[in-house]
Amino acid sequence: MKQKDVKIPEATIKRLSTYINCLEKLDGDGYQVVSSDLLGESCQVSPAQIRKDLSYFGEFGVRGVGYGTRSLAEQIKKILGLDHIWTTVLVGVGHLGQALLNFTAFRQHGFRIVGAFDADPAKIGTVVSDGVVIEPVSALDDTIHREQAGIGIITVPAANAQETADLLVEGGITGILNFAPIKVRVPENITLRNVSILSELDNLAYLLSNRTRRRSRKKS
Amino acid sequence: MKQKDVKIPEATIKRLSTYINCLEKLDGDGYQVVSSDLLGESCQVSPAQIRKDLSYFGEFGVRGVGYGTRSLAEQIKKILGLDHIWTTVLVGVGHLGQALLNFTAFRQHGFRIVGAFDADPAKIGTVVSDGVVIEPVSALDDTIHREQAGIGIITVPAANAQETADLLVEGGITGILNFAPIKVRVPENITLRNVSILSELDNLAYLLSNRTRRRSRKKS
DNA sequence: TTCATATTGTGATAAGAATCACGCAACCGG
DNA sequence: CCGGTTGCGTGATTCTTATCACAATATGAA
Repeated sequence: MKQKDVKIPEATIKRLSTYINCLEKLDGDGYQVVSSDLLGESCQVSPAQIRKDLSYFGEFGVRGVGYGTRSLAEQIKKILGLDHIWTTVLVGVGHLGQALLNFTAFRQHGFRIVGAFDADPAKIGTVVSDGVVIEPVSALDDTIHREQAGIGIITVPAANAQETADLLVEGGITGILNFAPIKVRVPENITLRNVSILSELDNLAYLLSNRTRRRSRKKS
Repeated sequence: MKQKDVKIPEATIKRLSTYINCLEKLDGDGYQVVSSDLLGESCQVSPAQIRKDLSYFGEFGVRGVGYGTRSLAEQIKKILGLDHIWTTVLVGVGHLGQALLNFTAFRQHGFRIVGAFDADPAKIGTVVSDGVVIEPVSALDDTIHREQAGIGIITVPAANAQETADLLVEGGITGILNFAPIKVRVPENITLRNVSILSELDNLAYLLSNRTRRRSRKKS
């Protein structure tokens, strides 16, 4: 087994996340062992790609046999850092925030939302999910410290995204997931991901507008 | 030179979408002309990257001067196919669906949601946004035809995502944006984008897990 | 006009990611 | 325990994307 410390393609990380989902589905379907062929079929990735992705991190399969379904899922979770609880706060309890608070898959992947914050005084005190009550943004700092939260999710309107990011950083958060449709800026030492839902739709529009091109060929 | 026959990188399309946002911001800030340097600064992309991205589609700037802020935004919108209305339906009016229905940026980019559908009988008839009333899923086919809808957005639970996709395809939709956390399958001639919010968080977890800490190697 | 300056557009090059192809390990039936 | 078959792991190869560097072109001043 070799643990390389070469740079891992971001695309690989993205795929690993989907492998987990597919593996859990296949596990539910009764497959105790899966081949890269079967897994690839299930999540629409080439078998070689899967093996290559995994090879960045070690050897998880058995030649001539395949991968243990459950065990591979566990291994990938460990690779992604999903083998422990990520304590998370969420700022901006609009519909999107509410949607994320209720998103069970988050919990299943180890993300526990311990605080929900909103600027609207009328919302303060409302119970949003199991035991989480909406707090004013002014309480952000306290809660982050008390709960030792490491991740912050931004679901406020674009206009307030940057100030929210600043508050999270100030509070001691080290990772931020930003859903507001502008790119926020954070210090070097903070890990940030901007998620642009709008650009996904834009992308779809582009694809639809230019569909004259031939689809990529499939392997036979 | 006009649009070449070359394949455009998907990453380029994604960036074009963000350029629009940045250009509109800069326009609001009073810049009538922007250089690739300024735009790059604003949206955190290298100037060369911007020029290269644009060069796939033509020449939009003036050497020694820069780009007209408004006009470049317009041009990019045209490239992405955002220069006309995309008639859209949305299935699954949970919190996420509701969030998208209220998302003003969608409308600004030309996406008009003309129908909202849900399987829950209790929700039928509720007004969700300007004049849109929640309809039963059984009405999907009719509405798609009547409104000539081209795009379908899936915001139903994972368990119902595939059947929803099938219904959309059956109804005559040509493009689908799927937010359910499983990859749905559609016929060749349908354009599909799967958006995985979960994988964004997973990705963040990975980045956080591997920031300063070098992976310890195990001896077997 | 001509020079100095700004900034685009793009071919060449480098970096990065996906695919291929094959060695090799594990299982199975006889 | 032997030969056939399956299917992983990975170096080599191909394909894709990003970066670089500079010629080309516009502006403004003298």
